[in-house]
This record gives sequence, C-alpha cells and structure tokens, in this order.
Amino acid sequence: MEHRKVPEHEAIYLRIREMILFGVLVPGQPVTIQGLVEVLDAGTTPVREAIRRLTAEGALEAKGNRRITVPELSLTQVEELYFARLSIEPKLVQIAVPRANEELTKHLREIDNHLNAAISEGDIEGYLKYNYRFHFALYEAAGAGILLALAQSLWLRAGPSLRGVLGRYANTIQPDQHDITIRALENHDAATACRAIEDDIRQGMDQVRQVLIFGDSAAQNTVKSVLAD
Amino acid sequence: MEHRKVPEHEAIYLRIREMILFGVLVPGQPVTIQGLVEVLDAGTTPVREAIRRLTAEGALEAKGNRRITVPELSLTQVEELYFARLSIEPKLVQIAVPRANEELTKHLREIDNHLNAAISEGDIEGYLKYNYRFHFALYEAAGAGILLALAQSLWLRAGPSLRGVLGRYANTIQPDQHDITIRALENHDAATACRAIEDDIRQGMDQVRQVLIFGDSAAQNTVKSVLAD
DNA sequence: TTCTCAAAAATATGATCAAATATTTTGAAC
DNA sequence: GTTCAAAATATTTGATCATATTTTTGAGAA
Repeated sequence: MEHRKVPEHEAIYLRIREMILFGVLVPGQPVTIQGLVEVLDAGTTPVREAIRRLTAEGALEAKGNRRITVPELSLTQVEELYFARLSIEPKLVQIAVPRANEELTKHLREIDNHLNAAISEGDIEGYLKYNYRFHFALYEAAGAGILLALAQSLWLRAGPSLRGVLGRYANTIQPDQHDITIRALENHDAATACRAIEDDIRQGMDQVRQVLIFGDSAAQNTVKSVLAD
Repeated sequence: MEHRKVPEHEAIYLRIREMILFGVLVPGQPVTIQGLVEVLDAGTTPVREAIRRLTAEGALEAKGNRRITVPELSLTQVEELYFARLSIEPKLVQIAVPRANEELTKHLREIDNHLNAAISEGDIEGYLKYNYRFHFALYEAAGAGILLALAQSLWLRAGPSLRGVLGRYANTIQPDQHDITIRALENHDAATACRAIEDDIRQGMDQVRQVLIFGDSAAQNTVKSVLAD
C-alpha cells in the first residue's frame, strides 16, 4: 500500500485553503501566523510556507507591513475576476466535454444531489463545498493542469466574497445550470455545456458585483428580477 | 530616508524568480533547497518560502518525491499557455490603452531601444529582460492587479521554454510588434494595440510549439515561412 | 499631537530528525 | 574469477522545531 506521507506544510496548506474557500476566514479578516499556529496546533515553519503559497495564489494578501489579510474585492477586481473566470472556466469545460464518460457524469450527478440537498436544508457551507466539487470535478476532467491551476486561483480569490453574498441570499441560488451541464456532457454538446457554466459564473459574480455597487440591499432584488425573466 | 527593509524571503524570491525568467535555471533542471541555500548564501527558511511561492505560481514544479524542478512543458501545456496568454494579456492592453499617457509611451520607447540594442548585439539575456520589462510596463499601466498576477504566472511558466528556443534562433526575433504597440497607444487605438500584442504572443509561442512538435530543426524554417508571408 | 518604549508578531538561524537517493558491499550463479 | 542484483550503508536533501533577532504596533508620557 502506497501511503505517501503528506508533509505538514502541505496538510496545513489544505486546511487553511478550505478555511478560506468555505467561509471560516472572511474578506478583510487579518490572518496572523501566530494565530494560525495556535488554532491549527502546528509549527511556525509549515504555517509560514502554507501562507506564502496561498498569498501567491491570491487567496491571501500581503499588506506592506508584514500584515496578511483575506482580500476584500474592489469593484474593479470583481470585474477582473468576472472576465478571467469567463475566459478560463468555459474553456476547461470545452476541453472536458469530449473526454467525459459515464463515470464522470454519474459522479457529477452525485455531487449535484448533495448540492440540492444542502440548498433545501439551507446549509450554506454544504452548498459551497458541493458547488466547488462540482465545478472542479468537471474541470479536472479536462486534463489541463495549467488552466486548472488558474481556475483554482480564481476561485480562491472569488470564494470568500461569493460566500458573503450567498450567506445572505441562499434562497436565490439557482442550481439549474448544473443539470443543464450534465445533460450537455451526456450529449457531447460542448457549446451548451460551456454556456451553462458561463451562466453559472455570471449568476454568482453578478451578485457579488451588485452588492459592491449598490450595497447589501440590492442583490436580492437583482436576482429576483433575473428570475422573473 | 524611509528605506523599508525588504524581508529576506522576498529578496530571495525575486532572485530565484529572475534566475527562472532569464535562463539561469533551465527546464528540467532539478532545484534543491540546499543547493539554493549555498548558491544564494541564505538561510533555509527564506529559500523554502520563496520556493513555495514560486511553486504556487507555476514557476517551479513539485514532484511527488519532495523533488523540485523547473517544469518542462508538454505540447498540451504549451497549448494551454497559448490560450491563456491570448485571453489575459490583450485584455490588459485593452484596459491600459485609455489610461496611457506620454510618460508611459516614453518609457516604453526607452525599453524598446534597449531591446533593439540587445538584439543587434546578440545579447539574449538582455533581450529577455527588456522584452519582459516592455510587456509588464504596459500591463501594469492597466491597473488591474489580478489580471496582472495571472500574466506574471503565465510568463513564469512560459519563460524558461521560450528562452530555450530564443537562445537558438535569436536572429529571427521580430520586435516590430512593439513599435506598432507604442504607436497604437499614442493614437489611443486599443484594437491595434491588442492585435500587436496578440501577434507578439503568437510569434513566441509558435516557436516553442514548433520545437516541441518537430524538434529543434523545425522552428527556424517555420519562422522564416511566417516572415515570407 | 509626537515621542518613547514595551509587548506582540514576524523573520531568520541553525540544529535535529526523517526520508530519499547514491554508493558500496555481499553473495549466489554461472 | 566474473557478473549481477539485492542488501546494507553512507550521503544528500527535505521537514520541522526551538530559539534568537528584528520589526511593527500601540499605549502612555511629554
């Protein structure tokens, strides 16, 4: 049995990463090395290395004065992410479609069921996790490591802010795009799959954008108006 | 005098980064922490942190067995970079054009002069450095930090392989696109500037691609045929 | 306010331990 | 006696930790 021992710095990296992706650490929150050392009961060196990695990925932000925080997105940064996600993620889907097999669609359906369950239970964290898993199970199928890494970085950047709005407007979540995506995969219909993922990205990013432009009160209405179309 | 001291790990990061970008470290080359500690005359912790950062950026590759190398690009990876660079970098130019002022174009012209001098002297390293500076002086003018970080990562990934081919075919370098770009900036002509950068990216990446497909002997001819168009 | 200084946090060093690779040794078969 | 491969050993490198040093912050005094 090949049980490769995962180095501490790798394990710590993954733990902090999840804390960022799934809402334990929120935008603007200061992150101290010492603090993480205590919370995670780890040594300073592994925590330090994990933080450097996450900073390089844009999941954390190194302020000038040796302070580190979870980034708060500005409006222009949201626009950048909007553009970048729409450039990279549909491409991953396009590559993945011809490589998709029944195993993949079955797996995606499983994840999507968990996702829907989480939504109906109002389980935000569950929603975030299964949504993440859905997208990256799909993206990984493309076998395109560089684009995948870019997508990972983009999710790490968008994740915390996305969580912020979803936490407030969980009821407006529209998982329909996932169904469409899976069906398109089964039909080897790349164009439809790409469009579904594009729409999925737009839905999420639009909410973040609306909150930034109009403040908290706006996102709800915006989403409702989209639903009414 | 406010001389904020740059932390060792930051300085080391920058040094290793340059070694990767400008050809001291070549694709496939194993990189050891201990080795860098000796070469750079540094402590293990700063080197370690710098390596984690560079690994996250794709400038280095962590093999399973705790080994680290400068990545060798596969053909599919080159295609990924091709696509990603063409997605991100022209967008940065598009954003930069309306923000460009005389100071910027003057600076770019300066860099471009150095670049041309380096080419006529057959100074590969100089070429690489000024080419890098040209692109990122332009990209930075966009004021789009996230897209800029993505572009940086893409250059770190493409750089070593690009150097490999340029080192062999320095005489085929076509810096014309830079002239076109600067003039387009002066005319606030975003479309032309974007197209020039696209062509610039294509020229470089095509050479890498050709070498990967047909081996060393092919790139020269391919470039010539492009010139003959 | 501005300055000083102590506490807290980040940074960096070097030592120690563990893991992986490289080298040598061993021993059986031919 | 030679060859080859497996075992044993040595060496290199990576991972982590404890500790010392430096930097920053922020409270309180001038």
